[in-house]
Amino acid sequence: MPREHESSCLARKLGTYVELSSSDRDAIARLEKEEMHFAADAVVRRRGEAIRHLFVVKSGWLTSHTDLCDGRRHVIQTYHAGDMIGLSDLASHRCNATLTACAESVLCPFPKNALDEIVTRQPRLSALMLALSARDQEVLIDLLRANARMGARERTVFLLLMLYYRLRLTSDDETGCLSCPLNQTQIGDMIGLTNVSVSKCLVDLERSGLIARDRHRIRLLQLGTLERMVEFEDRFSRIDTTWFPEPERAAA
Amino acid sequence: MPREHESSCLARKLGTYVELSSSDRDAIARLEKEEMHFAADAVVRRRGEAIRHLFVVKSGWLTSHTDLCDGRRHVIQTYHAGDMIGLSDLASHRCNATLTACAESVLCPFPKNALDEIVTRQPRLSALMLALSARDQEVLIDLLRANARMGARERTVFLLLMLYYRLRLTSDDETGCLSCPLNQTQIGDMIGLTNVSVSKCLVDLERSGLIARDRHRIRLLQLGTLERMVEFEDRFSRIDTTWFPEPERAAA
DNA sequence: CGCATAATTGATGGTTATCAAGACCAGTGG
DNA sequence: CCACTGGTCTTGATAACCATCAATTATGCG
Repeated sequence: MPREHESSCLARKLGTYVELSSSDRDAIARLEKEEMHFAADAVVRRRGEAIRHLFVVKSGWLTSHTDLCDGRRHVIQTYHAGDMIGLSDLASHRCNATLTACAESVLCPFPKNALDEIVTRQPRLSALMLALSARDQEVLIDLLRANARMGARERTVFLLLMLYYRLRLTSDDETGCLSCPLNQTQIGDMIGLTNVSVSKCLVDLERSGLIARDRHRIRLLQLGTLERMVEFEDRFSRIDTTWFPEPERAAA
Repeated sequence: MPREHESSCLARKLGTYVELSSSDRDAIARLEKEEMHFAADAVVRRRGEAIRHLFVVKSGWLTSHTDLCDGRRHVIQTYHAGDMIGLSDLASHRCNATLTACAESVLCPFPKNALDEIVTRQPRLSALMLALSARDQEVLIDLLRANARMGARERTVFLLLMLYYRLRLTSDDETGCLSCPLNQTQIGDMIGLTNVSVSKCLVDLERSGLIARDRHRIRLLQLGTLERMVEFEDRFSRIDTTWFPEPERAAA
């Protein structure tokens, strides 16, 4: 269990939630056999394509989005090192969203039916995937609440907090500092605003002393205040694993 | 496999997606041993409470919602016969939303760690639950898109379509008829509108000949037109089960 | 330096919230 | 049968908020 010099970033991320057995680790390693490299702005897969595989993110930044018929865009989610892409597509035959690399990225593709093996042989991993899928739902619900019931300023704050806590899992930052390659149009497309409104909100937040900016880095100066502003809850640093099956005793 | 005179409505609903083995059926039956009855407007559980169990809905109509600090409300989801409540809370120790019966309802509670057994012994059910969780995500994503990028009229149409297809699973209606106990305030709380706007949109849709209303019944007169209006996709009638593990051969 | 992309700023208009008043409806009790 | 009541729905007037448009400035890159 050499968690520090872990080769797989998926195992590292999952390992923050539960103790992984060596057979769990083997199963995870099998998901990461292959590697695909993508340049910034490369499209990994398009909405409507048949789903060939799921991905583990080894490094990089990706987003998934759909385009509306009137030309506007809805950015659904961002993905980062250690994330699994495609849990939300498990029920579909076709991709529901276009997946794009916003920065140079490395992905490990694995076929959908590799999950078959996990579901039959690795009960703890199955439980973990269910829990992660539930966590993703919680995040979507929070976003939905922000979109449906908050003004532009609060929605912007909400997104910054979400990105911050999401990235903190791998970045280990404690200072409220956040590095975000998304431009303001993309940010707006995540929270139902135009690039113009996002700009105005960010300028305003900066003038209010709540955030500071330098290029693509944003620093959240008063985390507590910001969190109270939008009733934010961190969904990322912990999940409930108490209901998981016992780890297997055997196997070294 | 007497699917017609099925005693469990969960088994009936799940059975529309996959063939269930008798041991799957036993496992499902174990989830439905207990029954709790709730009157209309009864609160089943409140946001912030410890999660004692998940529920299978035997009959009725329920909603989950959160209240914002400014008094506004966000209605997240509706639940109906055969639905499983709590998949989105699996990652949390505490309830993220208040669950209310909008109509007289019967629920079967089962403890969170009953999933332990499913995950270790029933690979096909585990796969199915993962797929259902993914489906719930898709629905949330669709809702998010509607909230973030559509106007009031389109959002209203979207919600009606979603409710229609969701209910059609159990109601077998083909005529576009939809019976909805939610008042316009609750409808608005699902799509980020006020009761006033909902009223205006419904009146407008009715005048345009797209829907007809009679008390709590709404009839969608031009399903195709309405669907095209919001690029609607039915997430309920089918899910991808091709990646599921083979059903066990043994056991009668 | 020069170009393309991104961010900022201000003016204007559309959409929806808000507020308030009235209509409708079902149930209750006189 | 009718008046009363509480809830829901409808309608119109006003205001807040954000989108849209357009012009300018800043930033990044060859």
